[in-house]
Amino acid sequence: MGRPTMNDVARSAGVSLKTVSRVVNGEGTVNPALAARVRAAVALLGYRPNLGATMLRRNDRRTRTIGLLLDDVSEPFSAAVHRAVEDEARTRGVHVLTGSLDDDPGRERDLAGAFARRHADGLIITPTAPDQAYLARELPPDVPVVFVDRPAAGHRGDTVLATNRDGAAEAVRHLIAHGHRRIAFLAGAPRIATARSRRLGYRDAMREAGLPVCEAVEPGPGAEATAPALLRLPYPPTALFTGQHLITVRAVRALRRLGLHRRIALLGFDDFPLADLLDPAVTVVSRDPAAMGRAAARALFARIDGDTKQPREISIPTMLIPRGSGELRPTGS
Amino acid sequence: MGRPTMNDVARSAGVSLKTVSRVVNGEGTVNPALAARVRAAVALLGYRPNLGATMLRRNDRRTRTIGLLLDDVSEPFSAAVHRAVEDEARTRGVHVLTGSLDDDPGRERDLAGAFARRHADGLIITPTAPDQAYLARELPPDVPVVFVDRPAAGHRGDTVLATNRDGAAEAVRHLIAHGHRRIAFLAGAPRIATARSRRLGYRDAMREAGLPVCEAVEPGPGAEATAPALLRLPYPPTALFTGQHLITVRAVRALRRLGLHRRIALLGFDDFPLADLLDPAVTVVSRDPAAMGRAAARALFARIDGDTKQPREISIPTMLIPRGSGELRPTGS
DNA sequence: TTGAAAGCGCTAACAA
DNA sequence: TTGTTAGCGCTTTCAA
Repeated sequence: MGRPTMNDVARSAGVSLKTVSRVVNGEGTVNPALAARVRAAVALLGYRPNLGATMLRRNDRRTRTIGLLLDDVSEPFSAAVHRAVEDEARTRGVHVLTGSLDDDPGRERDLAGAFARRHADGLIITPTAPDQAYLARELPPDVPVVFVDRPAAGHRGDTVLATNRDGAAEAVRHLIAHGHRRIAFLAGAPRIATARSRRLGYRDAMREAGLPVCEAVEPGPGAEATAPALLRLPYPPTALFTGQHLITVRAVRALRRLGLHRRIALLGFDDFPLADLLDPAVTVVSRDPAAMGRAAARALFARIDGDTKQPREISIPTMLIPRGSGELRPTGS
Repeated sequence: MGRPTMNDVARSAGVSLKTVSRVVNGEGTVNPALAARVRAAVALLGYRPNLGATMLRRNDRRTRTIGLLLDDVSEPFSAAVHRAVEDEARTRGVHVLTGSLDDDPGRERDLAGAFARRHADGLIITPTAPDQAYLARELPPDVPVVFVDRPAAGHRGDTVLATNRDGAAEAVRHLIAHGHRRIAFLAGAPRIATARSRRLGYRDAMREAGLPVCEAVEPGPGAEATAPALLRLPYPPTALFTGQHLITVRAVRALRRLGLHRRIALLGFDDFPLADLLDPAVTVVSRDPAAMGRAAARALFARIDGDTKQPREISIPTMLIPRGSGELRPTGS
C-alpha cells in the first residue's frame, strides 16, 4: 500500500536507511557491493524519492521549479517566451510552472502567491498589475523575480525589455524615408507600458521630422477597428503604424475590405506567423521573444545561484523586417 | 531566520500549534477571538504554509498540480490545448506543470517521471513515444493519465482524439464534389498516428469515388517541399490535400512561387491563424484544440476524483471550413 | 564506510 | 474548543 519509501528499500536491501540515502544521492562513499544491492532493491520496489520530504529536510531548500506568468500562454509572443524559458530550464534540470494572466491584476497576484506557496525557486513575470508591491507579501524575501517585457513597479528584480521606443521610432523613420508625411499610429491600451513606449517612439520620429502626430487608441475586439474612420478623414494618413500584432491584423483586414491594402502603407509592431504570405507582405518591427525569454531565464538562474548585484535592466533589440507593406509609397494627394 | 513556521505563529499568538493549523485550514471549530489572534500573527509574520510538509502528512496526498506534456508549447495547437487545460484547472484551484516533447520519446519519459516525482495528481500527455509502458515504471499506480490527440499504447487511460480519419475523408469528398479527380495527399511523418489516420481517411474517400491515390510524405523543414515535384508530373494533381498545418503553409508558399495558387485547389488539415487572410483564403478541416483540452482536463479531474470506470475514448469532431482555396475547380486538362 | 537518533513543518488521532 | 503526541519520508548530525 502506498509507494515504497527509503525505509522499505533499506529493509529490502538489508542496509540502513542512511546507506540508501547515500546511494540515491550519489554520495559515492558507499561500498560498491552495498550500493549495488541498494540499487537492485530500488529497481525491484520501484522506489522514487519523495521530493516533498527531501525539500523539507534539505538545507538548500531548492525545488528546482520556477514559475512563469505570461499574458496568455496561447498567444505567439508569450508562447515563444515560454519555450525559451523552458529550454534554459531544461539544461539545468529545472521545471516550469506556467499561468496566463489575461490582463487581470488579481490573477497576477493569485498565481504569484500560489507558485510561491509551491516553493518555486524563482518567478518570471510579465507584469500586468499596475504595481508589484504585492510580491513582498506573497513571496519569501529570498525568492528572486525577473520581469519580462514590461517594467515592474514596487519590487526589485531584473527586467528584460524590448527596445520598444527605439524600435517604434525606427519604424516611423522607415515610413518617412519612403515619402510618408501623414502617418497614423494605432495604439494599444495606454494602460500597458509597452504601448506607451511605442507611442513615445512614434512621437520621437514624427517630431524630429517636424510632422504632426495622429494617434488613435484601438478599441477592444468587440468594437469596430479604428482604421476605416481614419481613412475617411479629409486628409487621410498614407501610412499606418500599428502598435501591436492584433491591431496589425485588424488593420490588414480593414485595408483589405476597403480595397486600400496596396495603397496605404502598413508597418506593424511585432512579427506574426504568415506575415510574409499576406498580400502585400507585412513589414514589421519585431521583438525577439526567444532572446527575451532566454535572457530572463538566465538572469533568474543567476539570482537563484546567489547573484546579489544591483537589479539590471536588459534591453533586447527589436528588428525591422521590410516585406512590402511598409515600403509602399504615398499615392494621390 | 528562514520563513516563519506554524510554530512561530503559535508562539506569537500564544496558542498551540494545532490551533494555528485549524485556523489556517479554516476548520471553523475555533473560538473567534483566538482565530483573530492567530490571523493577526499570520499577517504579522508573513506566514505561508509549507505545502511540502502539508502534503507529506496529509492523508489525501493531493498536490493540486497536474502535468501537461505537449508537442511544443509554442505551436498553436498545443498552445490552445494548454490554454483550455489551464482554464479547467483554474476553476478547481489546480496548477499546471508543462513541458514540450519535441517528438523525443526520451523526453516524454523523463518529463513524465519528473512530474510524477513532483507528485503531480495526474498527467495529460500527447504521446510521442511509440509506447507508454514506461508509465507503469515512472508513475505510482494511482496517478491517472489522460492521452490527448494521439492514442497511447501499453498504458490504460482515457484518450481524447480528433476525428482525423473522418475529417480527412470529408475534406477529400469536398474536393471531389468540386470536380477534382487527381487529388494528391501530402502526408506528415507516418510515425505519427494522426498522420496515419488522415491518410486512411484520404484513401477511404478516394476509394469510394473510384479514384487513384497519390500520396507523398512531406520531408522535414530542411528539404525541399514536395508540391513542386508533384506538379511537374505529366498528369499533375488539380488539388492538394495537406495532412498538417506546417505542410499546408509550405504548400501555400510553393503554389505561390509557381504562380499556381489560383489554379490548384488546396485543402489543409488543421486551421491556422490568418488562413482567412491569404489569397485565396485557405480551406481547412480543423480540429478543435480547446474542446480537446477541455475534455482531457475534465476526464483527468474525474479520475483524480475517483472515477474508476473503464478508460474511455472521447472523439472531438473536426470541422470543414470552406474559405476559397478548397473550392477552386480543376482547370485545363 | 556505516548507522542511530533527531527533527524539517505539518496533520491525524486522541486526550483533556 | 483546545492541546498533546506521534510520525509522514527524508537529510542532518554525530557516533561507531
